[in-house]
Amino acid sequence: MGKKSLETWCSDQLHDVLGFSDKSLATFLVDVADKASSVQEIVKVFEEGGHLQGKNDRLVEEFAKDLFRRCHPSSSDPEKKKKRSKAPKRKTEDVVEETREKERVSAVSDDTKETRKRSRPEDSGVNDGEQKRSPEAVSPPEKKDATGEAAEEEETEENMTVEQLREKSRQVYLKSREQREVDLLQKSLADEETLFKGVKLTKAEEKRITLGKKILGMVEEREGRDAIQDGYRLPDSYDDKESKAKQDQDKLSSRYVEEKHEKTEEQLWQEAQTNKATIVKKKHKKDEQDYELVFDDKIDFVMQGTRKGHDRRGDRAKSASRRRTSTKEKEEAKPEAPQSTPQETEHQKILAGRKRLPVYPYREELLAAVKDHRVLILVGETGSGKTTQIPQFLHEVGYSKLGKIGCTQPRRVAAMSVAARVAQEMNVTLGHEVGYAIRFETCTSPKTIIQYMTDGMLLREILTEPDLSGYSCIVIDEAHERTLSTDILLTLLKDIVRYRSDLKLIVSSATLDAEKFSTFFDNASIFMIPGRMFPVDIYYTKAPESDYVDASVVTVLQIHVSQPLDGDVLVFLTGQEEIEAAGEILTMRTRNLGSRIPELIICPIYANLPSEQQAKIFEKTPKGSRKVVLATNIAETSLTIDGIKYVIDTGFQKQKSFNAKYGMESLIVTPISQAAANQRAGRGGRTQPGKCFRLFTAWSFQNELEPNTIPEIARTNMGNVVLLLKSLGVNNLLHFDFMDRPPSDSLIRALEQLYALGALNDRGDLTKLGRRMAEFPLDPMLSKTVIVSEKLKCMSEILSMVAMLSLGAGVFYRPKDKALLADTARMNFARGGGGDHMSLYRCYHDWAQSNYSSIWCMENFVQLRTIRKARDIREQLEGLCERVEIDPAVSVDGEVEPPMKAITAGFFYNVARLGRSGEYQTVKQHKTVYIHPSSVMAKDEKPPTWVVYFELAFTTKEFMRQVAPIEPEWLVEFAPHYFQEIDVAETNKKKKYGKARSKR
DNA sequence: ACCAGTAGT
Repeated sequence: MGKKSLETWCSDQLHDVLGFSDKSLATFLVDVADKASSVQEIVKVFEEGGHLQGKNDRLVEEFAKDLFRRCHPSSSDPEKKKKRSKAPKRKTEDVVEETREKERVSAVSDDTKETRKRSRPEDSGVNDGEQKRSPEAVSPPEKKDATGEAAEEEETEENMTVEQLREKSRQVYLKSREQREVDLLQKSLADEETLFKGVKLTKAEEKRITLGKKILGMVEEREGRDAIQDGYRLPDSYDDKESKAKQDQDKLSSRYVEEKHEKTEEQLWQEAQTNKATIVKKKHKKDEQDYELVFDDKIDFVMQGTRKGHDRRGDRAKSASRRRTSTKEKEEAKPEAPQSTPQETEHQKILAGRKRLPVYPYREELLAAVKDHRVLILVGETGSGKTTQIPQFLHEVGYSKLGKIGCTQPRRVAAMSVAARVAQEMNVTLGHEVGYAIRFETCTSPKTIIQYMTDGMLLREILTEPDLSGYSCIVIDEAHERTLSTDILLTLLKDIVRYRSDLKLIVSSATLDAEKFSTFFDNASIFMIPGRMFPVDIYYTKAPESDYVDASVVTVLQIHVSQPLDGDVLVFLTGQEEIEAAGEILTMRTRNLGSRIPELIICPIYANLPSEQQAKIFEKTPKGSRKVVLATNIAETSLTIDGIKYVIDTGFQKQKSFNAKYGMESLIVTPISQAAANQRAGRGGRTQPGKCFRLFTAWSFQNELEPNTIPEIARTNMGNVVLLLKSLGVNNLLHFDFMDRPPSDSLIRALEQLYALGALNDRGDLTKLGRRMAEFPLDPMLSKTVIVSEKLKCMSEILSMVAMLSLGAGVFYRPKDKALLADTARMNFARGGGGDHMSLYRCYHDWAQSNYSSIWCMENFVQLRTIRKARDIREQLEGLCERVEIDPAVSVDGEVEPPMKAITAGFFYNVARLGRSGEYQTVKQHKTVYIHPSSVMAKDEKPPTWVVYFELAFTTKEFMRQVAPIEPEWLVEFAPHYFQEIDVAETNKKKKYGKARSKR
């Protein structure tokens, strides 16, 4: 083997062993191997050079052996060897000493080794500092060559000891590393000048640039000096007027002092780098040192564990993953299929695809288990094909003759897409034998035998058909997600199964929860089916990260620079704001790096993002670039993006919590659970083995994260659910067999509220009014409002208002650059009084008048998608009204008083009175609350004494959202059991006189 | 003088 190919081979091997390649190192090592008399010597040189610390010994040894073997049978010619000989001794010592010092302070090299020690050897993780800092373009070690030539004359390599070789190894390595750093710095500064020429710089930026220049200056200075020392020493008498030489001369004479100074500077510089990863006030640091981000702003990860994969052949998408999934499955099926003849029909191909699903071999076993047990817990891991196959299996053996087979999904899209897929597999038209039922869109027929639906839909169905007599089997899919509806369904079904012995119930869940489900269903049997997932390596940070947004950006860049361009990156953040911030920083930083890195396409994704922009995440990543998706937990379960290989998990999410005492909601950034973290990691292993970088420590994963997310039922307002349960005849709610009990507070509040609204009588039984209210898929207070509005003849207004209210926020779009225009448009709806409630009504009304125009929406800063949902809700409510024999078209033509009276009748529980210092106090709990600044009432000069609010939200303060003024008399009129004339009058008086009295 | 994670009937 020629020397050249030996070097190439060595370089390749280095990549496997070290995680990075370095040509000069390879050349050097070949020389070392040439001279070495034993394998062990190579290993030693290698180790001492600082390349290998922490690497797997076995691998290293194998590599060394191999190298040794390859070198020795064919002794190489001495001419070539000469090239790579040792530098002058003095120089070596200098560099070695200096660099040892450097290593002690440098986070980069030391921590990298530290990390390696704990990483798997075959892993070429992002924590490989060298690779990260050495994009191929940036390592021209010219200096080294010069050194080599200078050395050539002095010594022949025959005289070199192994000891010297080690020094040399270390020197080469450190030198090239230093060179790369300097190079990057130079380019960064050059970028700065070209890109931001003429742009006014902030102080921090200025400081940063000055610092960078200073460092460069120092390096140059030293290099000049080194050159002199290395090559030849200037005679003392040599006195040139040329300033450069003179300066160098001066430096020489004052070397000691200078060097000391220089070292201190350098130490400071490096200390700053070291601290960067861990220091608490990271943000400020970041501002100062943006330019070094790729190699200094580094986060150290430790690999610990792998999320195991199954069946590496390919991934079968999670059943919860919609339409895309099904199309994907189809595509996927083709290459896997045994070479299909052209005659083979599309349908035959699909059938062949079915047989390859992991669930297929378990068919008979599973059906036997279903036959023997009424309730079966199914652990079907992601990609097993359970969602599409199990209902078909049940149908094939005849369960469909006894009744429909129902399968619930937590999400609408899932229900639709899975149904479509199954219809295709069964070769029937969607909506005939196979159908789906979701709100606003039921696609079934009397022929339907397999019906997919949302869990909420089945819950509503139980209301009309309490024993589910039309069904022979029910499959509750994705039960581990523990949605509110799933939880309620499970309890109800547990009961139904008891007296309907012919009903089969299959509860499908992820591994972790299977035991819990089994226990809940009186130790039901568990049936396991493996899935198809690729393994995902899990990395943790060595130290906690204080600023996870910044840390995630740094990690993205680390991955982007150090990992092959073979997979996209998915980052989990908590919300829109963070996603935008991270996006901006990323754009900035990648721009600073210019063309030295491949293109990075940044795609934000969150539910409120306009659909066109959402579509961007599904676009295929162009060659030579990488996509980074910044997502909320929407990407955790709700949508699946192909091509993701790297997942960055900040470990946080926003979670709603409900304070039953005040009926107040808050959205808080909370640490995720272990289960959620694993779910997120799994997102990286869908199409290929992946890597997940967790921006928290392994310790905190074990000790600080809850094993499971607190189920929704424990965090939500139960008003709706309690009304539903009451109308199903569940009398003793406190003894209802919840899988996880909601806080009693929250149940009691719901009962209290329903009693106050008149939906329950004093014995806790459902009243006639309550029964009517339960018909509406709305919060009890809204249902009450709708029912009352019949008498007030303002159905039309209230239906629009209710539809808009139940959307929550997000109707009004407020871009930062046009905030003023948006506000003006919004205030337009407020003209004519009636606060936010009437504004919402007028908004909907005007839109309807414009013939549901999208241009109208743009002009008025209204989100089309959201208001369209309001239209859907309104139309559904209309339909329900007709069923309860209420005419939904009755209107008062936008008059304010009647609809506001109806709102008062429903929301008297949510009334606040103006206090002395301009703050409001809730009537019930006397809690001080404020009008939310987004309200049209926020800027009113004369705040009304009495207001009604739609909801209470705690953010920075206790805010009332959607506020409207009311007359206290209405309270007495519509909630006489709650307010008496005297209350209203007295409180008024109290307020007036109380103020005066308290001053005296 | 705020700032909305996701899903569902």
